[in-house]
Amino acid sequence: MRRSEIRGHLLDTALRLFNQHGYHATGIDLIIAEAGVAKTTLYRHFETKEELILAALERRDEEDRNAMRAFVEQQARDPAERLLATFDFLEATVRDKQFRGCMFLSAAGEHKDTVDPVFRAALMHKRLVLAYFEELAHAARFAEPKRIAIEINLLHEGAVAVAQITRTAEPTRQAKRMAQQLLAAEERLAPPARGGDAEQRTQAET
Amino acid sequence: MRRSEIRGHLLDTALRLFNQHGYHATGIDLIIAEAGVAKTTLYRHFETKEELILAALERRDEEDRNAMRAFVEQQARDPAERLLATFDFLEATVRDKQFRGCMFLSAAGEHKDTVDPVFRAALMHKRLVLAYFEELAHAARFAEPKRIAIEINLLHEGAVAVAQITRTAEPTRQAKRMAQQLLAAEERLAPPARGGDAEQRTQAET
DNA sequence: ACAATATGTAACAGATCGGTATCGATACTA
DNA sequence: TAGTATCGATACCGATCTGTTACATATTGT
Repeated sequence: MRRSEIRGHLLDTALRLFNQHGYHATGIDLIIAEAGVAKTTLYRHFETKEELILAALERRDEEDRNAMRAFVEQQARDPAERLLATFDFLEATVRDKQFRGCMFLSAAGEHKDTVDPVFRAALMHKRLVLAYFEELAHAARFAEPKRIAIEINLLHEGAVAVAQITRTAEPTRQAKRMAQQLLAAEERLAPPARGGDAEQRTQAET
Repeated sequence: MRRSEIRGHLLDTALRLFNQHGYHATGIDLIIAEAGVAKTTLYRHFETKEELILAALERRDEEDRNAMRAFVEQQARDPAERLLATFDFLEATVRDKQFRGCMFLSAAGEHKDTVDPVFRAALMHKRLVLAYFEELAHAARFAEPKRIAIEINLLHEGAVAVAQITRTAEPTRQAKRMAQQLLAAEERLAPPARGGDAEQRTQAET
């Protein structure tokens, strides 16, 4: 294996094991065994286990949000429809056989102290996801994009939490229906003056 | 300390520490030190740590559901209002300074294998809570009590998950507002024929 | 009061934890 | 091709993990 690939391979392996067994239950020895790497090598890339966890979460944070953006933007053009499409993305991730719950919520659950760097990494991820929802809600011209984003986020967290226990994808569809119903009753600002690009105006019936 | 109280005291201590640090991160030595009890004593009451966890979750399950029932039934008489009052109970638990997330979701997050007894204990708790919601939804004469219960449950899980990260009680109020809005649009069956006891009929306008 | 039972103390066991040191082999670079 | 940095393998470290053993002491039911 080329030197430049080792770090990424270690992160991928660690992420898989953290997802499968949790953070405390996954020992360094297991990670290096699964990665096929010597312990010295791991500790040349990461000073401590905590640093490995943080790097892994950082990687996962970017992967997740990029994947959601890509999925959602390819799924719909209208921002309001994109807000709903985030639930389809959620359904896809939950359907994965390897799904065992949100890695960030689990990380926060195993590092409950709010000053713990792992907790803060999880918090940061959730903030960024919320910011994306708010960006979509703003683009969809909802009168209160912040509140809409918080509501969508709450439905996401609920769906994932229930899915973690039931191990079915149904909660994500349920959450989408609830989001549809809630958004349909929401006030929207007037569409902007017709600009240069012809923007599709598929507005939800109220 | 009297012999008959030791088991309960151990469970309380273990629950407090599990909530504070998590399950894997809480060692037996810490539990016995905090409980002021010898290690031999603990192992005469519980054969393994897993058995201690299971007994602790069982205790907490009953405590939680009894507390919710008591709170909700004292808070409102109308079943529909009681469904909403469950969010007030949630808010009270989240406001507790010791709140660090749902112990059952955390337990499932640290024991992700669906055949793990700890996971199954968490699953059982969630099923019983859902059954209570369904009981209330049925009493409130909603046309689809099962679906209503699932929706309420999803809002609960979302609120607790967000509260675990943000460490604020706001998500529980948000979830209650969402529940109010969703329930207001729901079909209700006709009230039953006037029976013996005068039942209050505070029906939500549709 | 007596006998049975449960307790505290403390040492111990074997395994595993995160992390380090040594060293020979291998790969990249000048 | 010589030098340098990283690799894998392995042994090791002290700490901590769950769980056990032995024995003296306290509490309990009869």
